[in-house]
Amino acid sequence: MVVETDLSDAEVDRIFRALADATRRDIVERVLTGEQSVSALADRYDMSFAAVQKHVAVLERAGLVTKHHHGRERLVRGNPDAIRRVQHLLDRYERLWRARIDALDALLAAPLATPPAATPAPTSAPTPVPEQE
Amino acid sequence: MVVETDLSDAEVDRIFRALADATRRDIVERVLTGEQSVSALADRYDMSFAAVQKHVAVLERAGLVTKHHHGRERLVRGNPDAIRRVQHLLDRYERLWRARIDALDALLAAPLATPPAATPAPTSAPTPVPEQE
DNA sequence: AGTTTCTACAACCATTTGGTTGTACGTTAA
DNA sequence: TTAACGTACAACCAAATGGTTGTAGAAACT
Repeated sequence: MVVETDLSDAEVDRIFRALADATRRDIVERVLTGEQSVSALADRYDMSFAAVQKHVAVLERAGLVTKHHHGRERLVRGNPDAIRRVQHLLDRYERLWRARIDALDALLAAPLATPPAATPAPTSAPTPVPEQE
Repeated sequence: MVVETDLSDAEVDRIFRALADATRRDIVERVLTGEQSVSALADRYDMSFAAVQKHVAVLERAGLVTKHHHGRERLVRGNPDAIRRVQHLLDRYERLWRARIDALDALLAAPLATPPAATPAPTSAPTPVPEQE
């Protein structure tokens, strides 16, 4: 079962938007290495607790992190699935580009002999990890 | 020949920000398949020419596309290098996550010597499916 | 010539973003 | 019980976004 859930445009928007901030990317790195409380995260950055709280909320809405209760703390944990989804998206872009290059190569190779790859083989994509669910 | 140029935070910001819009992602797809003029792109979307022009400018500032002259037209072409750079970034995130899973696995593999409660590992995460590599 | 096409850019507007401070509430510790 | 800690949330503000219209220049087509 491919996780390649066809993400809606809005979901992809939220994911990329969430990653478009250095503080948030740093938070993602930290909570992928190990979960941390919001206040522990806030201590790391030169901004108010509320600001960090908002950043975590943006990441949570994008599905990049999850929060769960632990006493009076909220532990933040990274969600690797979302990251893989973005990778799949980018893989798709790269395949599109390769197809274009292949087409150009075919044009250049065509005039004399038969094109080396008349079949529209999509450049044998890296096979996006058929992880089951 | 690894391009792996270290991107500054601001550059990564611009790249993710540029991808955080469905219209811009669509433009990237189109110009990766084949270069197109700005007006040809603008015809595709239900917005003004100037709006599409701005989107292209955002992509250009992020390095995701390049523009070059062709008569009175400006042809927009996708830049696969930038896409690979983002993939490298995401690869790094995924490696970080894997390192964390490996550490948890190591803890679980040595259950007799050290009691699991002795470690400060909080709430022993449900181990999100350690698909082997 | 004159006109159309493609592009650039400024000015403007509504909404969102990223930050702040302040208040309130549940949980832990004295 | 009281105090301290960790969090949530509202209100506010400056700046950036994403759209618009309008004006203007350069290239191509009568």
